[in-house]
Amino acid sequence: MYRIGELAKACDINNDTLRFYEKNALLTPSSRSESGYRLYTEKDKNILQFILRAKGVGFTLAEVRELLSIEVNKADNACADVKTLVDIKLADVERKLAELARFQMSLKRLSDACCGGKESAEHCTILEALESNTDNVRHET
Amino acid sequence: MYRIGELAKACDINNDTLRFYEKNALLTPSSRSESGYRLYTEKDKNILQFILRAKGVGFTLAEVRELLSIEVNKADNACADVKTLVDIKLADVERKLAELARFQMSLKRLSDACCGGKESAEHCTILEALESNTDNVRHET
DNA sequence: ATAAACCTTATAGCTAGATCTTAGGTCAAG
DNA sequence: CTTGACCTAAGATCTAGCTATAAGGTTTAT
Ligand SMILES: [Zn+2]
Ligand SMILES: [Zn+2]
Ligand SMILES: [Zn+2]
Ligand SMILES: [Zn+2]
Repeated sequence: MYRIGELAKACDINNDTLRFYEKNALLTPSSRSESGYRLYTEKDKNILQFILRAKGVGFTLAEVRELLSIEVNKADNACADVKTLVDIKLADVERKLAELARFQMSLKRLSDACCGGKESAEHCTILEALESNTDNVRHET
Repeated sequence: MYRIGELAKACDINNDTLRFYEKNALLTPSSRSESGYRLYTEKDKNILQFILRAKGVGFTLAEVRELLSIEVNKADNACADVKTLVDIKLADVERKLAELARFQMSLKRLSDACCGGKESAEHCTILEALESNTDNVRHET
């Protein structure tokens, strides 16, 4: 049995995070002490680690909650259900990746065109590009 | 002169967003009508478009504010100042890209290993991987 | 016995970027 | 002259995932 601080330390998270997970129906301690302290079992710890791993591959807490509801009742769910969650997340991640890649390209182009020197920014192509409605970035001469 | 709704429509944003930008020192209309309505000039519109373009390449509003403070006073700033902002942002974007790429890899591995079939999730390697503390995903047989 | 460390609940605050609500005042058309 | 679109200010609400505070009770070690 772990008390909240012990489990938090063991899993390198904050006590408050455990209370937050409880309030948000992700992990409820199996029991309480006479004085009301939360008591977590090894099984609870495994669930917490499941949560942390799922977070670690990019799932939001809401998505983790869905995964958990399958996990605790595997027999009534199919591989398809699990894979669907993963594939939706994967598509989501890939959409974000594409957006960030666009940001990266634009920023690179802006950076490359600018001399980065100490003289006045009046000739700066970065500002110029942000002022105009074109995608072209002129190179500073 | 544009009233708030006209400018918002012309730039495809919400009226509230313009009020929000004003409150957050990004864009203050050049004048007000007798009855207190905001009146935006063409110059204001250009500033708004600057803001929207900067947002479009990934800058946060706080960063846009910095860019604007250079933009309105180019002579007192150097190319180096502008380029630094862009390069910091670029590094930030690349850090996020790396994290998402890790997510993508993990999710792909999980997805590829799962049969996605209609039978019980009791043998699902996705759940198995999230339960265990290994990075290895066993392929379903 | 007392101090430190730990725990409890409930509630508020944080970031970011809006969006919505309330309770009105203004303006143009029919 | 009234309807409906538009505008005002100030403040609340939303998402996400915590983090902090207040005011108190419990445990453990010395
Ligand atoms: Zn230059
Ligand atoms: Zn430059
Ligand atoms: Zn399967
Ligand atoms: Zn499976």
